[in-house]
Amino acid sequence: MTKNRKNYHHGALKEQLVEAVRQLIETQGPDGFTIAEACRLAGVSTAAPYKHFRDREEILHAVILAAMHRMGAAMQAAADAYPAGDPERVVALGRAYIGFARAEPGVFALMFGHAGHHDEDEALAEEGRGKFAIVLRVVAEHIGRPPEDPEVNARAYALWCAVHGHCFLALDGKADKTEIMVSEEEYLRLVGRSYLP
Amino acid sequence: MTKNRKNYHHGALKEQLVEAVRQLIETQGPDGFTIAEACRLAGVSTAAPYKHFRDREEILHAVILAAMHRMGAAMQAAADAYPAGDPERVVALGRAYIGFARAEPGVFALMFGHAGHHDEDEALAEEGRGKFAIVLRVVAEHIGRPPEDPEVNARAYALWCAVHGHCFLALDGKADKTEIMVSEEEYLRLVGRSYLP
DNA sequence: TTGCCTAAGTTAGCGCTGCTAACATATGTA
DNA sequence: TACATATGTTAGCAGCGCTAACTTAGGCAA
Repeated sequence: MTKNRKNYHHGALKEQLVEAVRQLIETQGPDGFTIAEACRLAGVSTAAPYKHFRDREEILHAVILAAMHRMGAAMQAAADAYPAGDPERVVALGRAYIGFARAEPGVFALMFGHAGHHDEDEALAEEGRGKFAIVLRVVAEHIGRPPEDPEVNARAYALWCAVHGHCFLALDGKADKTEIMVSEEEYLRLVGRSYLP
Repeated sequence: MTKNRKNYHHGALKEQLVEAVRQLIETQGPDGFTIAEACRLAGVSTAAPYKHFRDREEILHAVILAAMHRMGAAMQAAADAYPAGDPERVVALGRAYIGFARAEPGVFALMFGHAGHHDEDEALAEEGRGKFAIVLRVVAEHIGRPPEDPEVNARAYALWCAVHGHCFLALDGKADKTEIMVSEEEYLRLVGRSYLP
């Protein structure tokens, strides 16, 4: 059963395990997966992961860190697609954030769902700060003030909260099934208009 | 070990199990608890819960539903504490929401952290609609329009998102440890000012 | 080339979990 | 008072995370 591969050594088990866990999280939900199942997907015994990771928590950590990276790249790409000052730029940034949440709802929930969990880990905290720095820069260039300005800080944070909150409610189906909202596009523009006059 | 109680029958096991699970979620986190541990807390065998609940999922469901109830009551109380039209009213509503998230971060994460999970359950969906109805009413009375007005709907949703998003970022420590934000009170007023001019 | 050191797999097994089946006891009602 | 039912028990199963001890393959020095 576990001998679908010809080599005794797997070769890229670490990366493949992270990917298997990511897939399982998306299909089974953030809690409905086991690393034993991921082992079966990767075609190794259930003891193999412990040559690469300390425990289950460390595997999850790797999954989350990789997801943070992808999300940050998507946000950066969205910001780069528009010139500084273009009002469409902040909307695109929000779309990228929401787009990631929709594309990978499982890991998104994992990234932000477990309260007080990231600040203890420096790598994750750094990744989070990097993402906020993107928002800060876009807002700063939009209203023509330095990123260190408290006003920029406050508005960038408000923007983040607005988009982040919408993601959770949207993923919960609260914005889809009930007719609470009109349209996501309209929402993003309302938010932009409200915080960046 | 399991004989700390004198009666063979426990009497109020169902309620006590829900409470035990709630406590464990708060102390161990949303994932770090087991129903076996809750049984030990309640002083019964690990098979006892299944006379009252179908499975673990149904226990969690009961915990979440009860939490939704408490949260709704807190929001209603906040809304009732100020007269219609008072600008302080919407700030108080936000404070109540955030207050619950801070008081019970574990169950709060559980309530909203697991994407696409509530809309399948009618009781939870109804509870969620009730909470949004409170926000709708407060916003409607604030800007002097009927609750059915799409404008009221859009602003109420935006308010919810802003507060909800802040809760998650605040619980993650992103708003506390880094100096991203100035103050929660200021944030609430900025949000109110932006959406309810 | 040979021979070892180490990285990266394996199997076996421990304790714990969620859950079920079968049995025991208390409670309410006829 | 008898008994049906609700609510507890113990025993036990399969699956999980994780460890220990063993095995295999690859890389490097002599």
